[in-house]
Amino acid sequence: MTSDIQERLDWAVQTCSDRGLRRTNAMRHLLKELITSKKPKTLADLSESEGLRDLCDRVTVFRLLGRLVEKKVIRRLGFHERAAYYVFSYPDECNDYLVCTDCGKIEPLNIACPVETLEEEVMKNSGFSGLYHELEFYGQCPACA
Amino acid sequence: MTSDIQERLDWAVQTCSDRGLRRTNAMRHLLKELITSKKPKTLADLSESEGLRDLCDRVTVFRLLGRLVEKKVIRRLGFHERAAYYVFSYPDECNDYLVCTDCGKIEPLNIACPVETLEEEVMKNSGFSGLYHELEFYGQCPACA
DNA sequence: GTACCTGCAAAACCTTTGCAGCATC
DNA sequence: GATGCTGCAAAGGTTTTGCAGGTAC
Repeated sequence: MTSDIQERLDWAVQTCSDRGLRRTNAMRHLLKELITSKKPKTLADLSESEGLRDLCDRVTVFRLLGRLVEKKVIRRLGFHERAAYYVFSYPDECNDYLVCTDCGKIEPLNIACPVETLEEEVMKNSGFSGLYHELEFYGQCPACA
Repeated sequence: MTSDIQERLDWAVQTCSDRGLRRTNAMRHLLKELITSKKPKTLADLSESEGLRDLCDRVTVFRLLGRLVEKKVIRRLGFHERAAYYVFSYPDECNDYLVCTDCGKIEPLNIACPVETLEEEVMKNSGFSGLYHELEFYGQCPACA
């Protein structure tokens, strides 16, 4: 649904602006790239994507990613590859992944995440604030078996 | 309990040997270091630890870690730091962590992990085999707040 | 004796920073 | 006009590889 994408993009740009960032072209295109993508992307993926390749430098994308993570509009994932992965983070949406330990393929999981109730418990017991979680399953995919 | 550590060390060395690795001194000390440690450690942590510092080169530890991961005796964690973390992995033990997004402090979580039942379901639906999971909570620790 | 493991050195790779010029607010 | 953003260049740090020699089996 295009309208859904547009809605998310508008929300993201507005939120960034509210939190002190400038509305630049690079920002709009980077957010669009992430929102459109079904899978987490690396800095290399993003800076070489069609939408950004000729628009701005890789370092600009790098710094922009950092600002967007800081403003909690996107999320940085700690997968096992050497490069960091980034994914759009819509409020209260939980993204879990299934990763192949051989070929590195990443599949989003659409499951009822049982961790959310735990989050509150952990928050109470630990004193940590602003909690979110990251859940990944690793294994060998059928193609690699 | 020292006997518990010894038991794990024996299991680990034996398992490595069964899976084709040679019983080297570096292997024994690296495993001991990981088994004794309560927290995940980086390559730098390990190669500079008292047990390994004067025993072998950093590159040897690096290659050894790779072999141990491959033989499924230890596990590599994809935290958010630049360096990879490694942790001893005893069969059927699940290790979840609480990580501070500001200072990077890592705390092991001793909670009943609700994900284990999901693992089978994911395995069935996806066709992936040899599944395990990684669960981390991120937030701001009391000291950083 | 053979196959694997180790050390040293160096390459490869991704991330991060400095600084002068430009765009947004 | 002030502040933040961008590009280019270069540094920083971790991971990875080559090769000759040593070690476990």
